[in-house]
Amino acid sequence: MEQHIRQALLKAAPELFGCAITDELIQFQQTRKDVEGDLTLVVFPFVKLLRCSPQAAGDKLKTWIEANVPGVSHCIVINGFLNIVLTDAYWLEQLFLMQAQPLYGFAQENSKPTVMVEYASPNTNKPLHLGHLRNIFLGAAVAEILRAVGHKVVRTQVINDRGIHICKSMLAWEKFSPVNARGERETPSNTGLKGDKLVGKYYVEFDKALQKEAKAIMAQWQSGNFSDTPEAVQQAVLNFAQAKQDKDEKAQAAIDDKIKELAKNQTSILQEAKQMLVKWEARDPQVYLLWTTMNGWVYEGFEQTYAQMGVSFDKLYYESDTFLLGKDQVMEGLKAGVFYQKPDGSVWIDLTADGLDEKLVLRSDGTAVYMTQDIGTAIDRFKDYPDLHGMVYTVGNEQDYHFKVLFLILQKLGYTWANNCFHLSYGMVDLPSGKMKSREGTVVDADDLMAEVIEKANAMTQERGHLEGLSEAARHALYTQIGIGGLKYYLLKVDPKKRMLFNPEESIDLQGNTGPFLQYAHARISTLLEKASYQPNAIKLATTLSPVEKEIIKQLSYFESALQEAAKGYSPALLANYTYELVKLYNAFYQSVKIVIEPDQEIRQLRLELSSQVRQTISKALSLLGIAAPARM
RNA sequence: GGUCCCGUAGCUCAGCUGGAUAGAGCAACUGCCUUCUAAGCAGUAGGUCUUUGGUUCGAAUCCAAACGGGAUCACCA
Repeated sequence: MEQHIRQALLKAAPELFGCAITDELIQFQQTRKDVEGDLTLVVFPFVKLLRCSPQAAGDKLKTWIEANVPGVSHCIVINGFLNIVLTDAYWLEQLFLMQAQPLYGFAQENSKPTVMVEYASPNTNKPLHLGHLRNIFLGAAVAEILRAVGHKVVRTQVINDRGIHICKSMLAWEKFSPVNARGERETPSNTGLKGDKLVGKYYVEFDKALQKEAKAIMAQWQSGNFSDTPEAVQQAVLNFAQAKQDKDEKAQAAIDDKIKELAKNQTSILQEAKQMLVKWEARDPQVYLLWTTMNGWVYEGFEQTYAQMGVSFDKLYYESDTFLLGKDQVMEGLKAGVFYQKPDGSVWIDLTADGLDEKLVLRSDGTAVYMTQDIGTAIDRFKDYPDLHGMVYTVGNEQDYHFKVLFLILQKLGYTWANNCFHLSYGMVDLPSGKMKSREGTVVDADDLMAEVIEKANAMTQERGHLEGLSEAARHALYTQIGIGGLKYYLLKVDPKKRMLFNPEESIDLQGNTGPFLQYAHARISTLLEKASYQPNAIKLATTLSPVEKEIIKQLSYFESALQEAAKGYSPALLANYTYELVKLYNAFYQSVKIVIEPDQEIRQLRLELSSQVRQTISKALSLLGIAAPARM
């Protein structure tokens, strides 16, 4: 309708205003809830053009629109706004149009270029936690939304399966894992631990040992004993100690950290881990075997977690496969003059001309860093998918700088697709107690959290659900749908780029703006339609609509634009909020009128059609968010 | 210190490209199940949109500065 009026006005401008007008002059907005109208045209822009008062300009537009635009009932001019009231017949027609297309709001499949969406991408040394949940739910939802607006989508993750962090777990396991009676060290099968949890445990063990050894070294330094310390390090420590004087507390703490860093570097255990990494890059058979085994454990654990989350991937990338390509690229870039080499052999890029710093892309010992791998992975992906148009990286906002640099490097290496790479940057998830810190044990484990919300859904559903006749398995599935659905909605309803607070109690809430609220509406309509033995059927266009009914159709008709906005802004939150508004409207309607038991057949049918379309829309929106829509609960 | 992000009700958040009297949920209080699922609905109360300037017919929204919070500036990933 907006488009209609817009076109009509543009065409009629010469006769109406005496001159042609530009598109931006015509501004539509949603009409305020408390005044009559379905669509509002802002009159102010026309005031200057017509050189008259807002009221007069409004009147002029009103007369013209009422006479020339079909579907318009009448217009009201208030305070410089022209509120357009559309006819009930127009709205009924909209409802039929939606009913006639089950995929209303969705674009045609594969009508837009291929996009790869990366999410999850965990390290293989730690189990998944709350931060990963936001990442994964967000990425998975964005992938679905992009698909719905017509893109071909490849869901992917890159698995950080190499690097010093893996070696730490491997080393700790070799050193500290107890041996049982059969001479075996701990494995997932002989401990019953999930693989990722077991490996994570040894990562922590490593850190403990490292801290302990570093502490001892610092104590030595404190007492002036530098017998085992290289000259250069000794000098650095003494310099830091010197610098510490006459500094404020904060600066002193920062210097202490630096000294600690030096001490850590002197520990034998870290040296061993570094040697292991070098061996790994040289494909030492023993190290490789251990690496394969322990990573295998982690993957198995992650698989379970992903299954519980209800997410999946189309294609996996392993950094162990792409880092060599990254190194090659760096060498080529070096030849081409994009990078430069320092005397110690390390390779850098100078981005000072772009307002950024110098950035390391290859270590002096020739091993790869994070950036090296990411360069390789990106190029690998565009090789694998020749029709790939762009990438979306779902990664936390603490890496804003990293991605800025990455995209810039790819551009400088001459890859034009770098312009279509987007960093879907999201804010951290805070706890009421503050930031999650692994050292302080405040990390919320993904598996534990999911188990908790399912348990809560279980308890609540037992208490107030309608479960008669459901099998034990079906009930359990329902608890999972509600628990996980609630968790997803909780994490997705907030604007991704904003930092958010995770309140454990609210996250399993069922009332208000929550996942179960939407699911409940869906279930209620489902059983309602079943009881009514609903069959789609045409309604006379002469049927009149109540204000709520009209509001609901209006909101239903916004689905497409809500979806478009969500895709454009990579923001599932927009879709979540849209759906919440729709459900609130419908609930008010549901409570205030009779539907199944409405005696007037024409009205009954209209209300059923309306309910059916609301259910459809909730179901579509929830599925885009990765949330199940149960038929009863 | 440089760069980037954020600041809306007691709490958690909406508020799209500037538009009418700034909205929800939670928490608090009042009502509504002998009619289709009350995980619901109707209502009361709660605001200097951090502050100060600027642009504009019009600013929570755009610009600048200040204040407050966070991230980042590693041969970590």
